[in-house]
Amino acid sequence: MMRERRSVGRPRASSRDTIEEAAAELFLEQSYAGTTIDDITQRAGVSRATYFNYFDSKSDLLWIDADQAIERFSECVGAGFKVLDAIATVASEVGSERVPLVVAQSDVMGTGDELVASGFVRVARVTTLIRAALVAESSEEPGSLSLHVRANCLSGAIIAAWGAWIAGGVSRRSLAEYLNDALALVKLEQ
Amino acid sequence: MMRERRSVGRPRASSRDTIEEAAAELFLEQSYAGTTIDDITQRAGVSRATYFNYFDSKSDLLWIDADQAIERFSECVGAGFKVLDAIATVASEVGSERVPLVVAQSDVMGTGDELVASGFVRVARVTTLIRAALVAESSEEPGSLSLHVRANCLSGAIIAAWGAWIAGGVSRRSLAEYLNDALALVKLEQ
DNA sequence: TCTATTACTGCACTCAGTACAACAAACCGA
DNA sequence: TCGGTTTGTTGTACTGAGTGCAGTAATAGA
Repeated sequence: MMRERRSVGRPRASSRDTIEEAAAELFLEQSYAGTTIDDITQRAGVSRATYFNYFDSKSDLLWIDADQAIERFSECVGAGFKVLDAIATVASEVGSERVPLVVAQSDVMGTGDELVASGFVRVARVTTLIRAALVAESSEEPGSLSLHVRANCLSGAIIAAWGAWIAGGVSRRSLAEYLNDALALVKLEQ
Repeated sequence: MMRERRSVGRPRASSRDTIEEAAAELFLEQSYAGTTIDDITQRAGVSRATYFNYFDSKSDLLWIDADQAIERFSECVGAGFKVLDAIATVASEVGSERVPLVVAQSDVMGTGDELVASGFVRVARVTTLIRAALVAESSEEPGSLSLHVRANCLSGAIIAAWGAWIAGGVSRRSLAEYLNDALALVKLEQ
């Protein structure tokens, strides 16, 4: 990802947005796999080095929206929210205005290994956050098996809900609704 | 992965084993990240092209043992085993003779993104298999949310058990024991 | 105007992964 | 024994992601 700034030094150009837009266009025209980072930076009118100033990898572009949500989730957890509250909060803030790039591309590419793999990096982050929240709110031992199982089930439910939300077309029902259904299936307490 | 052979044509040299051994040695000496495919093939006395004849990627080497287990799991599911039976069967066959490479390396590398990502490719495969088995054994709709949630919880439990097994040192308790504990926490039926 | 700080660029490099043509070793049927 | 077929192995050339770094540009503040 790579965010935040300081108010000293040369101010940023609009590079980040320009890059995102160029990428979105090109992914539509040529698909993710068919687009190189050079293509993107060229269209954005920016150097390749600048790309890596803003993103850590090519696949980061697919997950911009998800990463924002995760960032938000992280803040909630850090602020002491209970897991289910944090999930509900973030979900309520996720709109359906924009189709995440990863979705458009999974249609085109299928679920190839690269896409799947880059997705798990996010899953892993979420799961880690859930564990932290569970430890804070319950009497779960930090390294215990049951903590891991519970956290994995929760993130499993989130993934399932997210997948269903995507599969159904993001504007049919809200993510929050899918999450309600999914989390109800996971008997958390006992 | 890439396996199986036919009895026609030039017979295989012992390339595969040689490569695995060379890799195991080098990973110990220089770590996974510090070892290139060239290093490996050079020590194995084999060409680079041959490497990709046997493995699809560098990270495949880390997951040799896991991939074998998944292959077995796939067979069980294909043979009509119920999910829990398939899991139990595979688990009972997993020995603790050898420390999987991915474990040794996660000590050294921490859980870097590459390792995490390559791991999820496996998780995704397992989850897909679980879904297939659930569809076959229950009255679950192929694309339903509850199917996905249940499958994700099960694979979440498996991952947790696997992680605990690794973390505790593979020879302290058997994988099957950890799996029992983990799966008990997932109230599958309702 | 000088300085510190940050944004941006250019360039050279490493390495994973792909593609493909050529060669080697086995088997088979004639 | 001789081609022909099949499959394993090699060499080579290529693409493209990601890294490292030195150098330059633009700003704020002293």
